[in-house]
Amino acid sequence: MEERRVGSLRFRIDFSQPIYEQIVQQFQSSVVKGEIERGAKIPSVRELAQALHVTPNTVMHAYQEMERSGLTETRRGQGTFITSSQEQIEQLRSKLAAVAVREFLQKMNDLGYSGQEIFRLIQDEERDESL
Amino acid sequence: MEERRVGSLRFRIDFSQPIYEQIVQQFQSSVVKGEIERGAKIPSVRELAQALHVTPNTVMHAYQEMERSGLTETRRGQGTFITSSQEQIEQLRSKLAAVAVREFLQKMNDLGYSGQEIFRLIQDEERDESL
DNA sequence: CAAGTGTATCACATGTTATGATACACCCAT
DNA sequence: ATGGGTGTATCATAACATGTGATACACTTG
Repeated sequence: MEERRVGSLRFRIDFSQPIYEQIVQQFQSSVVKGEIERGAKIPSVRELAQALHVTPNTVMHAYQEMERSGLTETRRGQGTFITSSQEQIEQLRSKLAAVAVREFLQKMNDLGYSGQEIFRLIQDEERDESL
Repeated sequence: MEERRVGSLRFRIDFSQPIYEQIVQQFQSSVVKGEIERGAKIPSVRELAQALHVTPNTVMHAYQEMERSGLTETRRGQGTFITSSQEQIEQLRSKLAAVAVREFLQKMNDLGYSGQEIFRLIQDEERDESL
């Protein structure tokens, strides 16, 4: 609902999903789209927690997931940094996309939609978005 | 994991999602694909609960969601029936598909994928599936 | 050493999911 | 009318996920 800023980053947090998931997704998106540079330092746990009006524990949860997935590297005492490996980032992007595609097609298949129909629905939706 | 049968119906329940959600989805899929006829009576709460090795409350939860969405009509003392309205079914199918498409495109957009790339990924995935 | 990092661990609260049990309300065939 | 099969409501209980708030510890840098 509301947009919070911290440094050059912008965050929107709502109640539709766990907060730590939203934090992860927004970092993923920012990195993958090149809005955050490789190797860049991201806000400290405490700093981001304060900016988002959230407990450090919640941010910590997000940061640990990000490290597990290879999106970030954390250095105790120094901070948390976006991975400097372009390959890591591309792999993560591909993997997330592959999962999304697979789940989507599974869902559409359960609803009995064929490839043709799926393409048509996507085109219709994209047409709507571009208004 | 395991497949459970009750009458002519088949159910697979795993631990990836809430049980009641899986029940709803599998009825949705069966109805939308015509594997269950319109107006057909589905198993009683107690019967399905026993077949799935689950509490009646859990099945009840699923059945109430199914009625809320218009998929079924429940008649106290008689049982639960798939809606006899073809229009209802088609509306539900369209609505579920529209939601799936919208969420998918949102996710892909967050990952920075364009329409062209999305189509290509879908085609690749469908090619794999048809092996 | 001090300040700023990440990390770990409590206690606590809330909401969701699920179990298990009991009771009630309703419909239909006998 | 009664009995058996329906859906429905409610309660207690438990496990888990999510989030808050607080405290303490470990590490790095200046």
